[in-house]
Amino acid sequence: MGRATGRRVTLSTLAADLGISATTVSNAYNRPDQLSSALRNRILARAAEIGFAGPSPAGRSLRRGRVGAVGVLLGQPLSFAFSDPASVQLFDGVATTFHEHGTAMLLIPSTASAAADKRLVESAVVDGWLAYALGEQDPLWPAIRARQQPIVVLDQPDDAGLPVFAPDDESGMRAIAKHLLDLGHTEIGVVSTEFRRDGRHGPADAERQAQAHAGSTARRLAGVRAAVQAAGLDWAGITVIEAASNTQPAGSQAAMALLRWPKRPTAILAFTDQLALGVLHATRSLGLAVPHDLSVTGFDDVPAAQFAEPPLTTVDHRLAARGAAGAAAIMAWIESGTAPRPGPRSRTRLVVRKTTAAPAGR
Amino acid sequence: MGRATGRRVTLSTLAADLGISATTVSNAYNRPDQLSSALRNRILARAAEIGFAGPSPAGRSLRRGRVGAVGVLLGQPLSFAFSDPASVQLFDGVATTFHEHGTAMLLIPSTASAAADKRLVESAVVDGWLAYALGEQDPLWPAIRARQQPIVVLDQPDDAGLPVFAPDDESGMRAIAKHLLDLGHTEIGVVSTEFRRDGRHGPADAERQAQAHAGSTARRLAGVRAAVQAAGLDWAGITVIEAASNTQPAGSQAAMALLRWPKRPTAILAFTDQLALGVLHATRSLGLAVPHDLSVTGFDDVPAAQFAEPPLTTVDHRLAARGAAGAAAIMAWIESGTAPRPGPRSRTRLVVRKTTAAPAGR
DNA sequence: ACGACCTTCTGTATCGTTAAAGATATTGAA
DNA sequence: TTCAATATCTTTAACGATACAGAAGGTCGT
Repeated sequence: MGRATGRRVTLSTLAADLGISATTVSNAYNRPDQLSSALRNRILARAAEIGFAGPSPAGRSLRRGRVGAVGVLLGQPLSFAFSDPASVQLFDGVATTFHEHGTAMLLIPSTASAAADKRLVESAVVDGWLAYALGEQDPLWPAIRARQQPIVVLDQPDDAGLPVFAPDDESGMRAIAKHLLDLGHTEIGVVSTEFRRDGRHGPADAERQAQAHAGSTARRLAGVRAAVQAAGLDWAGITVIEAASNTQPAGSQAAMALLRWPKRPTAILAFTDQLALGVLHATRSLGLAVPHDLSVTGFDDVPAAQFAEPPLTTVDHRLAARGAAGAAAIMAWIESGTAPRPGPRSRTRLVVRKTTAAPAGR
Repeated sequence: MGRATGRRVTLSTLAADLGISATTVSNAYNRPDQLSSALRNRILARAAEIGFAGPSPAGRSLRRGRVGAVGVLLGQPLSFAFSDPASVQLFDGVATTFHEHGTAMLLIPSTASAAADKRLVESAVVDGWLAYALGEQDPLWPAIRARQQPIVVLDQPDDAGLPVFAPDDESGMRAIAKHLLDLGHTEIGVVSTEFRRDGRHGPADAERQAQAHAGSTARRLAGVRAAVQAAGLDWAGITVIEAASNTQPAGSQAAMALLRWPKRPTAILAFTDQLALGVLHATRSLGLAVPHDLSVTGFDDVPAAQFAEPPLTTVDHRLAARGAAGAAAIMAWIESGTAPRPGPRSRTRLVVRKTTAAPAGR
């Protein structure tokens, strides 16, 4: 393969070899209309012969001031982010849009070592950033800001003065809670995602609930609460269980706790589909029939929701479309040089499937 | 934020501003021991004042000849690759190892537009490549090779003369098939992943089976076949169904076909856990009890296998460890300049859980 | 036959950084 | 006191490419 053939072949090497200027060789690759096709063919042929790998991306990036890559900050370990089907949906939209713009993604997951993460951010060869699920307090923010590059935010912080693309958690949650209330449920158990990343989980009293001061969890909680109070019920009567993580097993575990509660709920409202699927799993092992014995709802409308048994009632918030919008926004910023307006929170849509019905005893 | 403050501040700008040499400023960031800490502090302070974002990664990459990023080729759309929990496990290992080396991943998923993919490969600012599930015939290969950079392969091609890290599909499959045979099963249905990417699926006769000439599917098929023949059974008596994709719904669909077959099998052997979980789903909707009415096996030992109901008998092939090994290999190649030996196929381990038992009628 | 215009190619400067070697002052040992 | 070793900073020359501004020759309308 000629990989060991002494010195690396550069554009100038090739130009010298052919006895022409470097600019012309460059043009052969970048602006074919700027030279005769005869010469161009000769250049390309000779390039193949002596093993010129094409213009070096590093040199090009420096000269052009553009890289063709966006840094994608995950805010979670990779396995974590991508074992959540909702994230996968979102990033599918992101990837598609980047691809249309000829841009690659430099993936930077969070790890236990904040210092190493910081170094990656500092040395990343990118044109801009897309931050996903990166908490407002994340220690990475100073390093990111220090780069002084365009940044668009997906899902998390709300204040930072950056364009944010997030769903309208509050109204989505209000709608699905109202759906349960309209069916006649009054004993509703809530399975929530984490309020804070402190490892605490289990029943969450008012004090703990107050700790979810920002982020989607807080907004979803506010949505349920608004619906419950609008129905004239007492919020204090609603049991909220904080799941240990956004996974099916955690959802299952939380459901177990709820279903063994003295006053077993007639409906469980979960904050994500993953949790809801875990709840369904728990109902199966307890021999409960859904929706007859228990109604269950999710949030996200991931592909598995449709395939669940029974198919899950949930809230669609156009994950892929939102990812695409975020990616388009960062591309626009990079290309135009001016920050785009933060889009409105993306609309949500209640998707009623087969896991909800009126409570049995009614 | 000073982002619109006229010209970009570079290292030399800062040096000039302070009346010192550029090298010293560079050293302040890269080799703190090369200058007095007093001066260093002065530099860092002034940098913050005038908004110097730190040495430009593009300039640094060019000068150092190193980028600190590896291109990761997915060979599939992103949503596809990451909705497979086995891939996620694998990449978790990859990501962890890269992180330890201070290296980021430039993700390049495949799309419908091979031309666009090619351009991304050509212009990617990376030190080397990790190719995952990229078929031998993939149109991207020429472009990748043209880059003349280190390449390590995960899972797919076997011949290319490149270091490959793949599981020992054949012996793993042989072991789990033998497990079923030892239990006394003779009517075994096989749910396979795709033999070729031509959209065909459903029952696969000998001719179709022969089309799986390479890759993990072929090796897994060979493993089952070897076990079946070693048990003295006729391979022609084994029904093989090719699933439409490596997803639960496709596995479910394939199982439906098998279970409605005139001679219903007493065991279904799936080529992946995803497919096996789909099979379990199908058995539930048909009201069959696993393992009493039907034994089911998977392959991969993804986290969900343990959580399945009943917990899935499968084959562990150390996905994360293999991902880590592949990542370590590409890093070693980049750092040392010489290609590492292709590691041995990673060992497999039969994990017997609760989805297998002797056939009922015995 | 003249200038306007196009096609095709070249020369120069520069993108922002760091490696390597050199200069100067300072310290310390004999 | 002298000279080597050390600490601290500087100078120079790339890394590999492309933007920009020509230059040389050819075409074409009038």
